[in-house]
Amino acid sequence: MNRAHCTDANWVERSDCRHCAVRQFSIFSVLPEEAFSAIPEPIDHLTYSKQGRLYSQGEPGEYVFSIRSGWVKLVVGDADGVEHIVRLVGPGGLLGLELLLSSADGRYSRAAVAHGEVDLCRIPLSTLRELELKHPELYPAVFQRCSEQARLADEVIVSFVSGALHTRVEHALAFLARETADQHGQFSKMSDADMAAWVGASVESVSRELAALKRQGRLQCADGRCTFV
Amino acid sequence: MNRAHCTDANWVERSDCRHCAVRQFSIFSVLPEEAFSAIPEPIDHLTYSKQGRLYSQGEPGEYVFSIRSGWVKLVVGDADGVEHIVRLVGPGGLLGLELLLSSADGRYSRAAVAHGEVDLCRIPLSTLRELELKHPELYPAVFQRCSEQARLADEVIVSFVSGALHTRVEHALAFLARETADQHGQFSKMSDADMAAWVGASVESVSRELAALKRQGRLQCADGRCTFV
DNA sequence: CGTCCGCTTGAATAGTGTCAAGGTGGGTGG
DNA sequence: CCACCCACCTTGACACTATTCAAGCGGACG
Repeated sequence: MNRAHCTDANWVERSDCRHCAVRQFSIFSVLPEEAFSAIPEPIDHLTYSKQGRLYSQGEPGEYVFSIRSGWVKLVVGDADGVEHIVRLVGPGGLLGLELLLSSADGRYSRAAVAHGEVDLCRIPLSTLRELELKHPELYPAVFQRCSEQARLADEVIVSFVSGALHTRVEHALAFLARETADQHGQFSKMSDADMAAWVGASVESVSRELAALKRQGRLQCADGRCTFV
Repeated sequence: MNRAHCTDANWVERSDCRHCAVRQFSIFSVLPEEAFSAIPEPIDHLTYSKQGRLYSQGEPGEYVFSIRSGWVKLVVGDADGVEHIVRLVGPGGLLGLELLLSSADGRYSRAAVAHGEVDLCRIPLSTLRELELKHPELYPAVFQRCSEQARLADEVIVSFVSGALHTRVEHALAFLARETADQHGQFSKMSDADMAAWVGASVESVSRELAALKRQGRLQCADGRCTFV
């Protein structure tokens, strides 16, 4: 079996949303503590390692994922089977929201794959639906995450897949540096293949652009960590 | 003043949502008739002619638009001021949803321009908010439209702005033929400039691709109406 | 009737993909 | 521990695609 298609997840714990350290970033920030006392199915806390697959495109599923830390690639295959990264979703983001639609047929419409280490909560659809019913204040929080998905997709259209390749690669690196960098301004290296699937180019062209940026000293990579100016 | 930047709208009537012929396609299909008896601000029924501008990117606004018939281009300018059509939204679609976000600062994040004749209802934000509060069943309807925006954006990424130009143009024409055609299979011609802003190419390249398809007999245009096989 | 705008076409050029070959580094098994 | 292997990255050559610049055409409209 192709390792890239294996789910590579570790169960960490049954989530204790009442005392969650990062709840203020999640959709549950709007809920009172007692909301979590009687939910139908438990919320689990999972971690995925690099390239771990949360779910595949077209696969039936019944979980929505709330990202605690790390970044997830959303991938869509085109008519020829070529895979495109349609956006990167980070902490606070909500994945699998399409399952809430009656038209979705209970299937994920994109694939979700961990880019680096990812730490998240897996929320059963039934639990989310019940919480929404009991606490309508949850709706705006979910809507906000959905709206953010559209905004991120727009950014991909105007910045990452349109225009000359060198500007697309620069925009993509700038995104990684701006959104995913640690306190030292370093972000984890994205593979050339992923970058190619993101900016809509061939691996070779991406490699050449990155080499040019390294020659200029604008991009520096060592030990899987990079900086970009 | 540049005509392209003028709002070109006609007021038709004060909307009577109780007896609206197309309510079943709109977000209001989930509401009972009496919901419309005491709304704070009235919903107006407007039409926009070709290239009429509903709103511009970054402009403050307090209306959400529900499309009754026709198609609207959502346009985003990139860092160099080049405008990209990030999607086409049709009947049943909801525009300006970003105003619901607290982070939006009350401004539209994309421009909306009529592609052909458009017939729509203009819903004051205050009215939408009040209806949502009184009728939480409205939330899923709004969420569904928002989710649809993300799906449309994904389609643009994988089909309209990625890959070889001739496939992008074909995909775009196929979309127009599939989504916007009348009962005779005819759809209204899109200008070369709009097509270029949609598929991310130069006007000249688009013109050449369209000329090639016409030579092959796959695209036929007459009198502003086209068919595509 | 003249102007403007959108469309078309040609030619030169730059950009990008493809194919091919070779390099590098990390991991595995002997 | 070392040799090997494989996945990933790099580089070059070449073909092809798309952009740019330039010129001209035609219809709509004042």
